[in-house]
Amino acid sequence: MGRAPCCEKMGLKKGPWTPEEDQILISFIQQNGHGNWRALPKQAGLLRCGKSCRLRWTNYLRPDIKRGNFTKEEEDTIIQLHEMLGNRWSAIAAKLPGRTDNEIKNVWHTHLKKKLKDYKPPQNPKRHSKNHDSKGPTTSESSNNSHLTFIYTQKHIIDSSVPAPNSPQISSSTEMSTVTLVDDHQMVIKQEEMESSEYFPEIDESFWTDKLSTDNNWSNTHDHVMVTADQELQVQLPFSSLKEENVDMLTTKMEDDMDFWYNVFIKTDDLPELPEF
DNA sequence: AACGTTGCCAACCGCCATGCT
DNA sequence: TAGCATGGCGGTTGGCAACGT
Repeated sequence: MGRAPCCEKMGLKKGPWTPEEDQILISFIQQNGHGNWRALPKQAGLLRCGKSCRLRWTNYLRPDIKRGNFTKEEEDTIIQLHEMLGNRWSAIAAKLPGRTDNEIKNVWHTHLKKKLKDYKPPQNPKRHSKNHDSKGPTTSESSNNSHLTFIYTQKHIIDSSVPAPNSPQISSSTEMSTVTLVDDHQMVIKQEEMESSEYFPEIDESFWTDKLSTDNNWSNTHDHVMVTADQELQVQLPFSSLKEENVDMLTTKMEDDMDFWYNVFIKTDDLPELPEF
């Protein structure tokens, strides 16, 4: 349809905003709000297009914008959410009050992508060949699927007295499980309060081959897992359903202090029917 | 000191979804 | 229901500063 970019109109300024322009925009929005971005610059006396005004406001001038470096917690959150949501920056930003999608996108591309490379396990160790090519965000694929996609998080809480996670000496762990609704198509599942005496495994390709093979002991170890959503819904998922063909992709190994967990995208085609949320 | 390279980040671009007429 | 206007989103770009040679 070729609608011309609004800024192509003659006489409209582009490029960095001046403090004076910022002040005009802030004052106008404080007094009048921003009901119509297209009309706003004319009303405010700015030689900018509405789109530029909106971006400047939402990304920089909004009073609730949190400026400054990202904390480690925020970075971890972004990494986790990115594993779940892919490049859905606005959805990620919604989980980080005061941060904008643009800012998060920049941080991801400049810092976190590199950081993640350092500790990410071998990319896509169990990415099954069927219906998937080898690139593209896992979640956008997932959310485009007609079936629900679950993200299963296996979390091991390690006793501080035991050696490092890669060591086979770890003698006990507790697995946790909860479900939170991420969006219409995704949930995060964590195991909850399930005793496990298995060693904390070294995660690599062979781990998933072993664990997810048809006769794996992992999925059969815990027959049912209680999961909750928003503290209201409780369902039981039979772990025995988690067979290799259900697992879309192992994503990131996450760690902080004593905790380690792994995200796994799980197709639910063969899982039991779940109640409506 | 001058020049080239790299990294960062604000801003822009184009597409899509939604709402209105 | 179609067409248009607008807002929102993700990808990309361009300018600037820091750093290296």
